[in-house]
Amino acid sequence: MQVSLAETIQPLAPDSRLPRYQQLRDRLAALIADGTLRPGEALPSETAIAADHGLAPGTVRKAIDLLEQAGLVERQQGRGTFVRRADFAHSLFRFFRHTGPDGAVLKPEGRLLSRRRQRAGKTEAARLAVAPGTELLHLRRLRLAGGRPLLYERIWLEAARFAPLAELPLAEWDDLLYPLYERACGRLVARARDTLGTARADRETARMLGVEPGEVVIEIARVAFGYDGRPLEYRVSRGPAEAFSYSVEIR
Amino acid sequence: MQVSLAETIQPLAPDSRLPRYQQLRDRLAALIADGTLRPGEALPSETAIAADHGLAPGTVRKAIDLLEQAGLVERQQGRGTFVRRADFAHSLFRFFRHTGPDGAVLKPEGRLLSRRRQRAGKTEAARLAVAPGTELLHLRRLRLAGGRPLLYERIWLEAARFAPLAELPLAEWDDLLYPLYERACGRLVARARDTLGTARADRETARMLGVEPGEVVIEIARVAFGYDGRPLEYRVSRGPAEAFSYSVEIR
DNA sequence: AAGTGGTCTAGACCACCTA
DNA sequence: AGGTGGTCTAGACCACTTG
Repeated sequence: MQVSLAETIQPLAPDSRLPRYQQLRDRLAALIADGTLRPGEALPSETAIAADHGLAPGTVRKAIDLLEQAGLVERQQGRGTFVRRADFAHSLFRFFRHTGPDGAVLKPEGRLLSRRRQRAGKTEAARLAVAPGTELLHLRRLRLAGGRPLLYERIWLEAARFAPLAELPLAEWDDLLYPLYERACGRLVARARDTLGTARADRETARMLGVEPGEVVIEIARVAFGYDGRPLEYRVSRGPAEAFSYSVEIR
Repeated sequence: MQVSLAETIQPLAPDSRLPRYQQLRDRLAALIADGTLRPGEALPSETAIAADHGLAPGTVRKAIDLLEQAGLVERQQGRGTFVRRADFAHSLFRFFRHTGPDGAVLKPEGRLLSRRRQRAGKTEAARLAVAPGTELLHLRRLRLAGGRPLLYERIWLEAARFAPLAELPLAEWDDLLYPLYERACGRLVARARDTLGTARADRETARMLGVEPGEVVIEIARVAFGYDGRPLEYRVSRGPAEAFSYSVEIR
Protein backbone atom coordinates (compact mmCIF):
# COMPACT_ATOMS: atom_id res chain seq x y z
CA MET A 1 0.00 0.00 0.00
CA GLN A 2 2.64 2.40 1.06
CA VAL A 3 4.54 1.88 -2.15
CA SER A 4 1.66 2.37 -4.55
CA LEU A 5 0.48 5.38 -2.64
CA ALA A 6 3.91 6.93 -2.80
CA GLU A 7 3.99 6.24 -6.53
CA THR A 8 0.64 7.86 -7.04
CA ILE A 9 1.40 10.97 -5.11
CA GLN A 10 5.05 11.39 -5.97
CA PRO A 11 6.23 9.03 -8.69
CA LEU A 12 9.46 10.95 -9.20
CA ALA A 13 11.77 10.61 -6.22
CA PRO A 14 15.27 10.00 -7.60
CA ASP A 15 16.19 12.43 -4.83
CA SER A 16 13.22 13.77 -2.95
CA ARG A 17 15.25 16.57 -1.39
CA LEU A 18 15.45 18.21 -4.80
CA PRO A 19 12.64 20.48 -6.05
CA ARG A 20 10.01 18.57 -7.95
CA TYR A 21 10.77 20.31 -11.24
CA GLN A 22 14.38 19.15 -10.96
CA GLN A 23 13.29 15.63 -10.17
CA LEU A 24 11.07 15.67 -13.24
CA ARG A 25 13.89 17.06 -15.38
CA ASP A 26 16.19 14.26 -14.21
CA ARG A 27 13.51 11.67 -14.88
CA LEU A 28 12.90 12.92 -18.41
CA ALA A 29 16.64 13.25 -19.07
CA ALA A 30 17.03 9.61 -18.03
CA LEU A 31 14.33 8.53 -20.50
CA ILE A 32 16.28 10.30 -23.23
CA ALA A 33 19.59 8.87 -22.05
CA ASP A 34 18.42 5.25 -22.09
CA GLY A 35 16.75 5.58 -25.48
CA THR A 36 13.14 5.32 -24.31
CA LEU A 37 12.68 8.68 -25.95
CA ARG A 38 14.66 8.80 -29.20
CA PRO A 39 15.84 11.95 -31.00
CA GLY A 40 13.06 13.46 -33.08
CA GLU A 41 10.43 11.82 -30.93
CA ALA A 42 7.81 13.94 -29.15
CA LEU A 43 7.50 14.15 -25.40
CA PRO A 44 4.01 13.72 -23.93
CA SER A 45 2.22 17.07 -23.79
CA GLU A 46 2.84 19.26 -20.78
CA THR A 47 -0.69 18.78 -19.51
CA ALA A 48 -0.40 15.00 -19.90
CA ILE A 49 2.86 14.91 -17.96
CA ALA A 50 1.32 17.11 -15.26
CA ALA A 51 -1.66 14.80 -14.91
CA ASP A 52 0.52 11.64 -14.90
CA HIS A 53 2.75 12.91 -12.15
CA GLY A 54 0.21 14.83 -10.14
CA LEU A 55 1.99 18.12 -10.71
CA ALA A 56 0.79 21.57 -11.64
CA PRO A 57 1.36 22.52 -15.28
CA GLY A 58 3.69 25.32 -14.24
CA THR A 59 6.00 22.87 -12.50
CA VAL A 60 6.18 20.65 -15.59
CA ARG A 61 6.83 23.72 -17.67
CA LYS A 62 9.81 24.69 -15.56
CA ALA A 63 11.28 21.19 -15.82
CA ILE A 64 11.02 21.32 -19.62
CA ASP A 65 12.50 24.83 -19.59
CA LEU A 66 15.62 23.31 -18.06
CA LEU A 67 15.77 20.49 -20.59
CA GLU A 68 15.46 23.04 -23.36
CA GLN A 69 18.25 25.19 -21.90
CA ALA A 70 20.41 22.08 -21.61
CA GLY A 71 19.82 21.45 -25.31
CA LEU A 72 18.14 18.08 -24.83
CA VAL A 73 14.73 19.02 -26.22
CA GLU A 74 13.28 21.58 -28.58
CA ARG A 75 9.85 23.19 -28.26
CA GLN A 76 7.69 23.92 -31.27
CA GLN A 77 4.66 26.00 -30.60
CA GLY A 78 1.42 24.31 -31.56
CA ARG A 79 3.24 21.04 -32.37
CA GLY A 80 4.87 19.74 -29.26
CA THR A 81 8.24 19.25 -27.57
CA PHE A 82 10.77 17.00 -29.29
CA VAL A 83 14.00 15.28 -28.31
CA ARG A 84 16.76 17.21 -30.01
CA ARG A 85 19.06 15.58 -32.50
CA ALA A 86 22.52 17.04 -32.08
CA ASP A 87 23.82 18.41 -35.37
CA PHE A 88 27.59 18.24 -35.56
CA ALA A 89 27.71 18.44 -39.33
CA HIS A 90 30.18 21.31 -39.46
CA SER A 91 31.31 21.34 -35.87
CA LEU A 92 35.04 20.98 -36.49
CA PHE A 93 35.04 23.10 -39.61
CA ARG A 94 33.79 26.02 -37.54
CA PHE A 95 37.33 26.49 -36.21
CA PHE A 96 38.61 27.18 -39.71
CA ARG A 97 37.89 29.55 -42.54
CA HIS A 98 36.34 27.45 -45.24
CA THR A 99 34.67 29.90 -47.55
CA GLY A 100 35.76 30.47 -51.14
CA PRO A 101 36.95 33.81 -52.53
CA ASP A 102 33.32 34.68 -53.31
CA GLY A 103 32.30 34.05 -49.70
CA ALA A 104 30.32 30.92 -50.54
CA VAL A 105 30.59 28.04 -48.07
CA LEU A 106 32.61 25.22 -49.60
CA LYS A 107 31.25 21.71 -49.61
CA PRO A 108 32.98 19.61 -46.97
CA GLU A 109 34.24 16.13 -47.86
CA GLY A 110 35.52 13.25 -45.76
CA ARG A 111 37.89 10.51 -46.97
CA LEU A 112 38.71 7.43 -44.94
CA LEU A 113 42.47 6.75 -45.19
CA SER A 114 42.84 3.67 -43.02
CA ARG A 115 40.99 1.45 -40.57
CA ARG A 116 42.54 -1.04 -38.19
CA ARG A 117 42.25 -2.64 -34.78
CA GLN A 118 44.51 -1.42 -32.01
CA ARG A 119 44.93 -1.81 -28.26
CA ALA A 120 44.25 1.26 -26.12
CA GLY A 121 47.34 3.09 -24.90
CA LYS A 122 47.27 5.23 -21.78
CA THR A 123 45.95 8.37 -23.46
CA GLU A 124 43.18 6.74 -25.49
CA ALA A 125 42.13 4.63 -22.49
CA ALA A 126 41.84 7.71 -20.29
CA ARG A 127 39.86 9.71 -22.84
CA LEU A 128 37.47 6.85 -23.61
CA ALA A 129 37.21 5.78 -19.96
CA VAL A 130 38.20 2.18 -20.75
CA ALA A 131 41.02 -0.01 -19.39
CA PRO A 132 44.42 0.26 -21.13
CA GLY A 133 44.73 -2.62 -23.60
CA THR A 134 41.03 -2.59 -24.50
CA GLU A 135 40.54 -3.35 -28.18
CA LEU A 136 39.85 -0.21 -30.18
CA LEU A 137 39.02 0.63 -33.75
CA HIS A 138 41.44 3.22 -35.12
CA LEU A 139 40.54 5.37 -38.12
CA ARG A 140 42.58 7.88 -40.08
CA ARG A 141 40.68 10.38 -42.12
CA LEU A 142 41.18 13.45 -44.28
CA ARG A 143 38.62 16.22 -44.46
CA LEU A 144 38.57 18.66 -47.33
CA ALA A 145 36.72 21.85 -48.18
CA GLY A 146 36.50 22.77 -51.84
CA GLY A 147 39.12 20.09 -52.58
CA ARG A 148 41.68 21.65 -50.18
CA PRO A 149 42.79 19.53 -47.20
CA LEU A 150 41.59 21.18 -44.00
CA LEU A 151 41.82 18.49 -41.32
CA TYR A 152 43.84 15.35 -40.79
CA GLU A 153 42.03 13.22 -38.23
CA ARG A 154 42.91 10.24 -36.09
CA ILE A 155 39.94 8.60 -34.39
CA TRP A 156 39.62 5.94 -31.68
CA LEU A 157 36.45 3.97 -30.88
CA GLU A 158 35.83 1.08 -28.52
CA ALA A 159 35.75 -1.91 -30.91
CA ALA A 160 33.05 -3.75 -28.95
CA ARG A 161 30.61 -0.88 -29.29
CA PHE A 162 31.32 -0.14 -32.96
CA ALA A 163 31.73 -3.68 -34.33
CA PRO A 164 29.75 -3.07 -37.55
CA LEU A 165 32.25 -0.40 -38.64
CA ALA A 166 35.07 -2.96 -38.77
CA GLU A 167 33.33 -4.76 -41.65
CA LEU A 168 31.51 -1.92 -43.38
CA PRO A 169 32.42 -1.69 -47.10
CA LEU A 170 34.38 1.45 -47.86
CA ALA A 171 31.76 2.55 -50.38
CA GLU A 172 29.24 2.94 -47.58
CA TRP A 173 31.31 5.40 -45.55
CA ASP A 174 29.76 8.82 -45.48
CA ASP A 175 31.26 12.31 -45.44
CA LEU A 176 29.98 12.60 -41.89
CA LEU A 177 30.73 10.02 -39.21
CA TYR A 178 28.15 10.72 -36.53
CA PRO A 179 25.13 9.87 -38.71
CA LEU A 180 27.06 6.72 -39.67
CA TYR A 181 27.61 5.81 -36.00
CA GLU A 182 23.86 6.04 -35.53
CA ARG A 183 22.88 4.20 -38.71
CA ALA A 184 25.37 1.36 -38.44
CA CYS A 185 25.84 1.00 -34.67
CA GLY A 186 22.87 2.74 -33.04
CA ARG A 187 25.28 5.03 -31.18
CA LEU A 188 24.10 8.60 -30.71
CA VAL A 189 26.37 11.51 -29.92
CA ALA A 190 24.78 13.98 -27.51
CA ARG A 191 27.64 16.41 -26.90
CA ALA A 192 31.37 16.80 -27.23
CA ARG A 193 34.26 18.65 -25.67
CA ASP A 194 36.92 20.14 -27.94
CA THR A 195 40.30 21.19 -26.59
CA LEU A 196 42.25 23.48 -28.91
CA GLY A 197 46.02 23.65 -28.91
CA THR A 198 48.99 23.63 -31.25
CA ALA A 199 51.45 20.99 -32.41
CA ARG A 200 54.42 20.68 -34.77
CA ALA A 201 53.59 18.89 -38.01
CA ASP A 202 55.28 15.49 -38.24
CA ARG A 203 56.11 14.15 -41.71
CA GLU A 204 52.73 12.52 -42.17
CA THR A 205 50.67 15.48 -40.97
CA ALA A 206 52.77 17.80 -43.14
CA ARG A 207 52.16 15.69 -46.24
CA MET A 208 48.45 15.41 -45.56
CA LEU A 209 47.88 19.10 -44.98
CA GLY A 210 50.39 20.40 -47.49
CA VAL A 211 52.53 22.29 -44.99
CA GLU A 212 56.23 22.15 -44.09
CA PRO A 213 57.32 19.49 -41.56
CA GLY A 214 57.99 21.12 -38.18
CA GLU A 215 55.52 23.91 -38.94
CA VAL A 216 52.98 24.87 -36.24
CA VAL A 217 49.51 23.43 -36.86
CA ILE A 218 46.28 23.72 -34.87
CA GLU A 219 45.30 20.58 -32.98
CA ILE A 220 41.79 19.86 -31.76
CA ALA A 221 41.35 17.00 -29.31
CA ARG A 222 37.73 15.94 -29.01
CA VAL A 223 35.90 13.56 -26.73
CA ALA A 224 32.32 12.88 -27.88
CA PHE A 225 29.77 11.64 -25.35
CA GLY A 226 26.52 9.66 -25.72
CA TYR A 227 23.22 10.59 -24.13
CA ASP A 228 24.20 8.43 -21.15
CA GLY A 229 27.20 10.66 -20.53
CA ARG A 230 29.81 7.98 -21.43
CA PRO A 231 32.61 8.78 -23.90
CA LEU A 232 31.96 7.31 -27.35
CA GLU A 233 34.76 8.66 -29.49
CA TYR A 234 38.21 10.19 -29.05
CA ARG A 235 39.47 12.20 -31.99
CA VAL A 236 42.57 14.26 -32.66
CA SER A 237 42.29 16.60 -35.64
CA ARG A 238 44.99 18.82 -37.09
CA GLY A 239 44.59 21.73 -39.48
CA PRO A 240 46.76 24.42 -41.06
CA ALA A 241 47.44 27.36 -38.73
CA GLU A 242 46.73 30.04 -41.31
CA ALA A 243 43.16 28.81 -41.85
CA PHE A 244 42.39 28.91 -38.12
CA SER A 245 39.69 31.36 -37.03
CA TYR A 246 37.29 31.16 -34.13
CA SER A 247 35.11 33.63 -32.24
CA VAL A 248 34.00 33.57 -28.61
CA GLU A 249 31.63 35.81 -26.75
CA ILE A 250 32.80 36.82 -23.27
CA ARG A 251 30.73 38.19 -20.42
CA MET B 1 -6.96 60.71 -20.04
CA GLN B 2 -6.15 58.04 -22.50
CA VAL B 3 -2.44 58.52 -21.92
CA SER B 4 -2.47 58.40 -18.14
CA LEU B 5 -4.80 55.42 -18.16
CA ALA B 6 -2.47 53.59 -20.52
CA GLU B 7 0.43 54.43 -18.22
CA THR B 8 -1.37 53.12 -15.19
CA ILE B 9 -2.38 49.86 -16.73
CA GLN B 10 0.66 49.28 -18.88
CA PRO B 11 3.58 51.57 -18.05
CA LEU B 12 6.02 49.53 -20.09
CA ALA B 13 5.27 49.81 -23.80
CA PRO B 14 8.59 50.12 -25.63
CA ASP B 15 6.88 47.72 -28.02
CA SER B 16 3.46 46.68 -26.86
CA ARG B 17 3.32 43.78 -29.30
CA LEU B 18 5.95 42.01 -27.22
CA PRO B 19 4.97 39.91 -24.19
CA ARG B 20 4.94 41.94 -21.01
CA TYR B 21 7.82 40.05 -19.45
CA GLN B 22 9.99 40.93 -22.45
CA GLN B 23 8.94 44.56 -22.25
CA LEU B 24 9.89 44.58 -18.59
CA ARG B 25 13.22 42.91 -19.33
CA ASP B 26 14.00 45.56 -21.95
CA ARG B 27 13.01 48.32 -19.57
CA LEU B 28 15.27 46.99 -16.82
CA ALA B 29 18.11 46.35 -19.25
CA ALA B 30 17.83 49.99 -20.37
CA LEU B 31 18.13 51.17 -16.76
CA ILE B 32 21.33 49.15 -16.45
CA ALA B 33 22.64 50.36 -19.81
CA ASP B 34 22.19 54.06 -19.01
CA GLY B 35 23.72 53.74 -15.56
CA THR B 36 20.56 54.35 -13.53
CA LEU B 37 21.27 50.96 -12.00
CA ARG B 38 25.02 50.57 -11.47
CA PRO B 39 26.91 47.27 -11.09
CA GLY B 40 26.64 45.92 -7.57
CA GLU B 41 23.42 47.83 -6.97
CA ALA B 42 20.24 45.99 -6.01
CA LEU B 43 17.12 45.94 -8.16
CA PRO B 44 13.84 46.68 -6.41
CA SER B 45 12.33 43.49 -5.00
CA GLU B 46 10.24 41.36 -7.32
CA THR B 47 7.05 42.16 -5.42
CA ALA B 48 7.82 45.90 -5.53
CA ILE B 49 8.40 45.79 -9.29
CA ALA B 50 5.19 43.82 -9.74
CA ALA B 51 3.21 46.38 -7.74
CA ASP B 52 4.80 49.35 -9.55
CA HIS B 53 4.00 47.99 -12.98
CA GLY B 54 0.69 46.35 -12.22
CA LEU B 55 2.02 42.91 -13.11
CA ALA B 56 1.70 39.52 -11.46
CA PRO B 57 4.83 38.42 -9.54
CA GLY B 58 5.28 35.48 -11.90
CA THR B 59 5.57 37.81 -14.88
CA VAL B 60 8.23 39.91 -13.14
CA ARG B 61 10.02 36.73 -12.20
CA LYS B 62 10.20 35.61 -15.80
CA ALA B 63 11.61 38.98 -16.90
CA ILE B 64 14.36 38.73 -14.28
CA ASP B 65 15.01 35.12 -15.32
CA LEU B 66 15.92 36.46 -18.75
CA LEU B 67 18.18 39.17 -17.36
CA GLU B 68 19.93 36.55 -15.26
CA GLN B 69 20.41 34.26 -18.27
CA ALA B 70 21.80 37.19 -20.23
CA GLY B 71 24.32 37.72 -17.43
CA LEU B 72 23.13 41.24 -16.59
CA VAL B 73 21.98 40.50 -13.04
CA GLU B 74 22.69 37.98 -10.32
CA ARG B 75 20.15 36.65 -7.84
CA GLN B 76 21.06 35.97 -4.23
CA GLN B 77 18.46 34.14 -2.26
CA GLY B 78 17.31 36.03 0.79
CA ARG B 79 19.28 39.16 -0.19
CA GLY B 80 18.01 40.43 -3.48
CA THR B 81 18.89 40.73 -7.17
CA PHE B 82 21.98 42.70 -8.10
CA VAL B 83 23.41 44.20 -11.26
CA ARG B 84 26.31 42.01 -12.23
CA ARG B 85 29.83 43.35 -12.49
CA ALA B 86 31.60 41.61 -15.36
CA ASP B 87 34.85 40.03 -14.22
CA PHE B 88 37.39 39.86 -17.00
CA ALA B 89 40.37 39.52 -14.69
CA HIS B 90 41.81 36.46 -16.41
CA SER B 91 39.78 36.48 -19.59
CA LEU B 92 42.64 36.50 -22.07
CA PHE B 93 44.87 34.27 -20.00
CA ARG B 94 42.28 31.54 -20.26
CA PHE B 95 43.42 30.86 -23.81
CA PHE B 96 46.88 29.95 -22.55
CA ARG B 97 48.39 27.54 -20.12
CA HIS B 98 49.71 29.62 -17.28
CA THR B 99 50.23 27.20 -14.45
CA GLY B 100 53.62 26.39 -13.00
CA PRO B 101 55.18 22.91 -12.92
CA ASP B 102 53.41 22.27 -9.60
CA GLY B 103 50.04 23.15 -11.11
CA ALA B 104 49.73 26.39 -9.17
CA VAL B 105 48.21 29.32 -11.03
CA LEU B 106 50.91 31.90 -11.74
CA LYS B 107 50.37 35.51 -10.78
CA PRO B 108 49.58 37.57 -13.88
CA GLU B 109 51.34 40.89 -14.39
CA GLY B 110 50.76 43.76 -16.81
CA ARG B 111 53.43 46.23 -17.96
CA LEU B 112 52.65 49.32 -19.98
CA LEU B 113 55.27 49.69 -22.74
CA SER B 114 54.08 52.82 -24.49
CA ARG B 115 51.23 55.29 -24.67
CA ARG B 116 50.57 57.75 -27.47
CA ARG B 117 47.90 59.53 -29.48
CA GLN B 118 47.07 58.24 -32.93
CA ARG B 119 44.47 58.79 -35.66
CA ALA B 120 42.14 55.87 -36.38
CA GLY B 121 42.99 53.86 -39.50
CA LYS B 122 40.36 51.89 -41.36
CA THR B 123 40.56 48.77 -39.16
CA GLU B 124 40.52 50.54 -35.79
CA ALA B 125 37.71 52.84 -36.95
CA ALA B 126 35.59 49.90 -38.03
CA ARG B 127 36.14 47.96 -34.81
CA LEU B 128 35.45 50.96 -32.57
CA ALA B 129 32.57 52.21 -34.73
CA VAL B 130 34.10 55.68 -35.11
CA ALA B 131 35.02 57.71 -38.20
CA PRO B 132 38.49 57.11 -39.72
CA GLY B 133 40.84 59.82 -38.49
CA THR B 134 39.20 60.05 -35.06
CA GLU B 135 41.79 60.67 -32.37
CA LEU B 136 42.63 57.51 -30.46
CA LEU B 137 44.79 56.57 -27.53
CA HIS B 138 47.15 53.74 -28.45
CA LEU B 139 48.71 51.52 -25.78
CA ARG B 140 51.29 48.78 -26.03
CA ARG B 141 51.46 46.36 -23.19
CA LEU B 142 53.17 43.16 -22.11
CA ARG B 143 51.49 40.61 -19.91
CA LEU B 144 53.47 38.06 -17.98
CA ALA B 145 52.68 35.00 -15.90
CA GLY B 146 55.29 33.93 -13.39
CA GLY B 147 57.71 36.34 -15.02
CA ARG B 148 57.36 34.72 -18.49
CA PRO B 149 55.94 36.87 -21.30
CA LEU B 150 52.58 35.46 -22.33
CA LEU B 151 50.86 38.23 -24.30
CA TYR B 152 52.00 41.21 -26.31
CA GLU B 153 49.06 43.59 -26.62
CA ARG B 154 48.21 46.58 -28.76
CA ILE B 155 45.17 48.54 -27.59
CA TRP B 156 43.11 51.33 -29.14
CA LEU B 157 40.67 53.58 -27.26
CA GLU B 158 38.70 56.61 -28.36
CA ALA B 159 40.75 59.49 -26.89
CA ALA B 160 37.69 61.62 -26.09
CA ARG B 161 36.18 58.93 -23.91
CA PHE B 162 39.39 57.98 -22.11
CA ALA B 163 41.02 61.40 -21.68
CA PRO B 164 42.20 60.81 -18.07
CA LEU B 165 44.39 57.91 -19.24
CA ALA B 166 46.48 60.23 -21.42
CA GLU B 167 47.75 62.03 -18.32
CA LEU B 168 47.70 59.26 -15.71
CA PRO B 169 51.14 58.81 -14.03
CA LEU B 170 52.68 55.48 -14.97
CA ALA B 171 52.88 54.47 -11.32
CA GLU B 172 49.10 54.41 -11.12
CA TRP B 173 48.63 51.90 -13.95
CA ASP B 174 47.30 48.63 -12.67
CA ASP B 175 47.91 45.01 -13.74
CA LEU B 176 44.34 44.99 -15.00
CA LEU B 177 42.96 47.61 -17.36
CA TYR B 178 39.21 47.24 -17.04
CA PRO B 179 39.08 48.23 -13.37
CA LEU B 180 41.29 51.18 -14.35
CA TYR B 181 38.88 52.21 -17.13
CA GLU B 182 36.13 52.29 -14.52
CA ARG B 183 38.12 54.06 -11.81
CA ALA B 184 39.74 56.69 -14.01
CA CYS B 185 37.15 57.18 -16.75
CA GLY B 186 33.87 55.79 -15.46
CA ARG B 187 33.76 53.38 -18.42
CA LEU B 188 32.34 49.95 -17.69
CA VAL B 189 32.92 46.90 -19.85
CA ALA B 190 29.84 44.68 -20.08
CA ARG B 191 30.95 42.06 -22.59
CA ALA B 192 33.54 41.37 -25.25
CA ARG B 193 34.02 39.36 -28.41
CA ASP B 194 37.31 37.55 -28.97
CA THR B 195 38.31 36.29 -32.40
CA LEU B 196 41.13 33.74 -32.36
CA GLY B 197 43.49 33.29 -35.26
CA THR B 198 47.17 32.95 -36.06
CA ALA B 199 49.84 35.34 -37.33
CA ARG B 200 53.57 35.33 -38.14
CA ALA B 201 55.69 37.04 -35.50
CA ASP B 202 57.22 40.27 -36.78
CA ARG B 203 60.55 41.40 -35.23
CA GLU B 204 58.91 43.29 -32.40
CA THR B 205 56.44 40.54 -31.49
CA ALA B 206 59.23 37.98 -31.64
CA ARG B 207 61.42 39.99 -29.28
CA MET B 208 58.57 40.60 -26.84
CA LEU B 209 57.47 36.99 -26.65
CA GLY B 210 60.89 35.39 -26.96
CA VAL B 211 60.13 33.44 -30.14
CA GLU B 212 61.79 33.33 -33.56
CA PRO B 213 60.74 35.98 -36.10
CA GLY B 214 58.43 34.44 -38.71
CA GLU B 215 57.21 31.84 -36.22
CA VAL B 216 53.47 31.20 -35.94
CA VAL B 217 51.86 32.89 -32.91
CA ILE B 218 48.26 32.95 -31.67
CA GLU B 219 46.46 36.23 -32.23
CA ILE B 220 43.34 37.28 -30.31
CA ALA B 221 41.42 40.27 -31.63
CA ARG B 222 38.99 41.62 -29.06
CA VAL B 223 36.29 44.25 -29.16
CA ALA B 224 34.97 45.15 -25.70
CA PHE B 225 31.52 46.72 -25.37
CA GLY B 226 29.94 48.92 -22.70
CA TYR B 227 26.54 48.35 -21.13
CA ASP B 228 25.05 50.56 -23.84
CA GLY B 229 26.28 48.11 -26.51
CA ARG B 230 28.85 50.54 -28.02
CA PRO B 231 32.46 49.41 -28.59
CA LEU B 232 34.82 50.76 -25.93
CA GLU B 233 38.12 49.10 -26.70
CA TYR B 234 39.83 47.33 -29.59
CA ARG B 235 42.72 45.10 -28.63
CA VAL B 236 45.01 42.74 -30.53
CA SER B 237 46.95 40.31 -28.34
CA ARG B 238 49.58 37.82 -29.44
CA GLY B 239 50.92 34.87 -27.51
CA PRO B 240 53.29 31.93 -28.10
CA ALA B 241 51.67 29.06 -29.98
CA GLU B 242 52.99 26.34 -27.68
CA ALA B 243 51.26 27.85 -24.63
CA PHE B 244 47.88 27.97 -26.40
CA SER B 245 45.15 25.79 -24.92
CA TYR B 246 41.40 26.31 -24.91
CA SER B 247 38.37 24.10 -24.33
CA VAL B 248 34.89 24.40 -25.80
CA GLU B 249 31.76 22.43 -25.06
CA ILE B 250 29.74 21.45 -28.14
CA ARG B 251 26.12 20.36 -28.35
C1' DA C 1 -12.15 22.01 -34.25
C1' DA C 2 -8.87 20.10 -31.37
C1' DG C 3 -4.52 19.96 -29.38
C1' DT C 4 -0.12 22.03 -28.46
C1' DG C 5 2.97 25.26 -26.33
C1' DG C 6 3.09 30.56 -24.78
C1' DT C 7 1.52 34.12 -21.72
C1' DC C 8 -0.36 35.81 -17.47
C1' DT C 9 -2.65 35.94 -13.12
C1' DA C 10 -3.12 35.47 -7.95
C1' DG C 11 -2.20 33.52 -4.63
C1' DA C 12 0.38 29.98 -0.83
C1' DC C 13 4.26 28.40 1.59
C1' DC C 14 9.34 27.58 2.12
C1' DA C 15 14.45 28.64 2.61
C1' DC C 16 17.60 31.94 3.35
C1' DC C 17 19.77 36.32 4.86
C1' DT C 18 20.07 40.40 7.75
C1' DA C 19 19.46 42.67 11.73
C1' DA D 1 11.14 39.32 12.95
C1' DG D 2 10.84 40.88 8.55
C1' DG D 3 12.18 40.89 3.84
C1' DT D 4 14.10 38.49 -0.07
C1' DG D 5 14.14 35.14 -3.66
C1' DG D 6 12.64 29.90 -4.57
C1' DT D 7 9.03 26.56 -5.19
C1' DC D 8 4.43 25.17 -6.33
C1' DT D 9 -0.39 25.39 -7.31
C1' DA D 10 -4.65 26.07 -10.21
C1' DG D 11 -6.47 28.05 -13.11
C1' DA D 12 -7.55 31.52 -17.67
C1' DC D 13 -6.82 32.91 -22.22
C1' DC D 14 -3.92 33.37 -26.53
C1' DA D 15 -1.19 31.87 -30.76
C1' DC D 16 0.03 28.42 -33.54
C1' DT D 17 -0.18 23.91 -36.07
C1' DT D 18 -2.57 20.10 -37.84
C1' DG D 19 -6.36 17.29 -39.53
